[in-house]
Amino acid sequence: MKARVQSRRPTRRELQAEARRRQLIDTGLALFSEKGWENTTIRDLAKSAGVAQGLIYHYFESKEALLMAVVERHGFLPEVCRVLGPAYDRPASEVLLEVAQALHRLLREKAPLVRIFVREAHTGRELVKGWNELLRHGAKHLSQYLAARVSAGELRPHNTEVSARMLLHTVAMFQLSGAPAKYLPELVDTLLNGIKGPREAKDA
Amino acid sequence: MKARVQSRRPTRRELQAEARRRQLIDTGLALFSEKGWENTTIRDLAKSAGVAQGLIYHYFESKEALLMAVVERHGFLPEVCRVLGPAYDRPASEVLLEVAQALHRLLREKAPLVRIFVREAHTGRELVKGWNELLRHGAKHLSQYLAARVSAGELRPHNTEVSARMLLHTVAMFQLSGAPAKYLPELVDTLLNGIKGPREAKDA
Amino acid sequence: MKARVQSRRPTRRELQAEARRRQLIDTGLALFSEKGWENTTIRDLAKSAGVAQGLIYHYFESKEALLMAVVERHGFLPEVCRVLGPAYDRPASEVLLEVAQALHRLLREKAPLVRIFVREAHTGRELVKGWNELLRHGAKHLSQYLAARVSAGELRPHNTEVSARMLLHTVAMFQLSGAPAKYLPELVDTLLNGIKGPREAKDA
Amino acid sequence: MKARVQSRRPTRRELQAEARRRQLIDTGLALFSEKGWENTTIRDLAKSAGVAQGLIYHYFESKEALLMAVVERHGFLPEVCRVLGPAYDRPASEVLLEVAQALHRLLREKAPLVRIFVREAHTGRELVKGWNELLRHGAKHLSQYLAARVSAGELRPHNTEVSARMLLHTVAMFQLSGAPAKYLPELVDTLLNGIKGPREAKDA
DNA sequence: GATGAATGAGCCTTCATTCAT
DNA sequence: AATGAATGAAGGCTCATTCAT
Repeated sequence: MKARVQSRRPTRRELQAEARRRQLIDTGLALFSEKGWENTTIRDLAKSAGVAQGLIYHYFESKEALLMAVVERHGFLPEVCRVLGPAYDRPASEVLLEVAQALHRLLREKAPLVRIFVREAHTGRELVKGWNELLRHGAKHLSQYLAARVSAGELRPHNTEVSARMLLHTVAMFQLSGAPAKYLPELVDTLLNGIKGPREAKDA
Repeated sequence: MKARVQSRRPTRRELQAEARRRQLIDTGLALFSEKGWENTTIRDLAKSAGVAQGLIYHYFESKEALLMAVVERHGFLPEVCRVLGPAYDRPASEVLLEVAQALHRLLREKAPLVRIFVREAHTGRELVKGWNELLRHGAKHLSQYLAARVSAGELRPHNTEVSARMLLHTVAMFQLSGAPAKYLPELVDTLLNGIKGPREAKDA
Repeated sequence: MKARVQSRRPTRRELQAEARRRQLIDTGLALFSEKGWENTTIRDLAKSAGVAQGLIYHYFESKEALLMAVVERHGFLPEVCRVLGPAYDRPASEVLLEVAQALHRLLREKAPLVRIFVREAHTGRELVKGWNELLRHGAKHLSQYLAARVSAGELRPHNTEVSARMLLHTVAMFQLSGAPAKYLPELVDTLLNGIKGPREAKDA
Repeated sequence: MKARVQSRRPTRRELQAEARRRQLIDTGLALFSEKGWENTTIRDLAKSAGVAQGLIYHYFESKEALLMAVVERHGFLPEVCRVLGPAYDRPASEVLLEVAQALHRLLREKAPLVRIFVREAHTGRELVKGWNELLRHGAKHLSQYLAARVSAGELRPHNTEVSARMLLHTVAMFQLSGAPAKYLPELVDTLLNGIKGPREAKDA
């Protein structure tokens, strides 16, 4: 704590403590993601980390606090915003695939935390707020970008919230169901061009 | 059980037993959906049903068996198949909106069971198989219909699995996030026509 | 429960359950009195009663609820009131010794509960209210009786609250410190006659 | 320690250590008196004293040892003896009120330690011996003084142990129940003169 | 068919104490 | 002298499940 406020060089013990803290958080991430938070016992955590049960309470106030610490350290809302907040003057035909692929990759990298979020999404725990925030931000950012491209004349006028959700939800479900990334170009193509045949498309 | 196999007239006792069984299943549906299966105790169930705890074990082997019975009775895979397996010779421009709306309505009607599925989807329990089955069947049926419409020349050739999933997942997420049905036409329209502007659409 | 509301004959099981409840309360009385409530574990109680730990929670909501049940069943406020509310027209020279002896005997009989009260008196628990009530009632009753005897001319005018407390506290402390009952007559005699020598007593 | 035995000039370090020791004892007195010994954790003590938990074990063998140290430093048996061992040749009519008032004041000043004694009096700990010692000494001293006054002819012959306890216990309970000092003269008056009316008193 | 008393394993958390630094 | 990380043994309580009635 002090070490961060005053820019004093941290002692070896402080470093060790911080390492232990990280270790416990990572153990939490692994076990929570594997078995769910509710099905992970303090015993599991302690055994898996190779420490006594009591030590966990030296670093975290409760089992729930550990969960929050896991989310805080491994959270990825900033990355989601970066991924979904693309340059507004680049064409959607380029950007959307990049967005889809970046999101797909991000979700895969953060798969353990995503699993935790999905599992705990219903518990009404504080944690859920961050998750919903994340979902709403993502949809909003992409939707605004699409609206900008409509204004720029690249895209036809339409409800961009709907199209944004089509992309996000489908990518997310692809990831959750383990579908490979190779379908992403087809997904973006379908979103851009629709599925109607050429004759009908011209008529519309 | 016997009463249904052999078409013998069921005794009054058998009728009462069947009614009890149904009552317990419905109580299970309500409580599991409200608080989650893991957070529902046998005591809760018994109290809510107005019976003794022991009686539940007279009708079901375990708490998990009750969950399976709930899923079995209130499952809706047939309905999903019916909804998603439309007449192959009707045009997608008519059918897809019907499908989207029917699915939206079905998910709303079956909301309690859906909630259970979503919550328990991760537990690796037997139950999950049914859920995945349902998802796969749904996507497959719709995908095959779309392929038929491609063959019929109504839709352009494309990966119909992807487009089928775009529809299903987006409708499902709409339902889960509480979005109203009024967006469904725009969803279908976007899927059919894409979001590109007319000039680019012609270029493509 | 029903058995008490409707005057139906209780079944054997109900009787057994009531017996078990009493047994647990008596076990609680014994252990709480011996080691104190805080130092008595659920394990102790269960082992001493020869039942599983969980059973205690079948009969009582919590360890504290068991304590309250003990107090409720073995409480003795009514008896205290009876002992300390003597016939107002009998002379103090007879009554006070009877009161002292009755109180001494009562405290000895109820020694286990008294010990519990004394130990828990400081915890600010709900329980304490009953105890204080008891003390206040006792002092008040006796004080009023003494005032009546002053009016009757038997006792000289004085602060009867003080003299009531002198009797009660001294008897109580005698009991707590294990002093035998044989000192009680001397106690009452001293209270009635004071300790001044005859000459000074006449001067006063 | 050495510093006190050998009258060598204590080093700065020794002085600091002694100060620390006193600080910890005073912290112990405050917390033990406020929340009780059993409900005070080492963590509480360390936090309240602004030191690390481990340091407490540098100065005291155990939590119980700290309690004993508190009692040792803040004990007041000598003062009690002084208060209760009055000049044997002064009349009780003067002395007893002084004794009652001095005891009342002493108990109020030492209230924190008294609270500790009262709370821990039942635990069968070593500590209790000191407490009982104190009680016995007090009663004995006062009793002997009263006996001397009997011999001197000021007081009538009676069991002076009983009258001594009447005074002590009542004063103590007055203090514990928060009664104000203004009742003390009436208490002493009642003890000296009894509560019988003049006619009966003469008859006796 | 129905009851609810009884079980026993397990959960989260607390805390006095030790010890390497 | 001082720190605080680490331990390990309980402690109160919950709950799915069994079984005698």
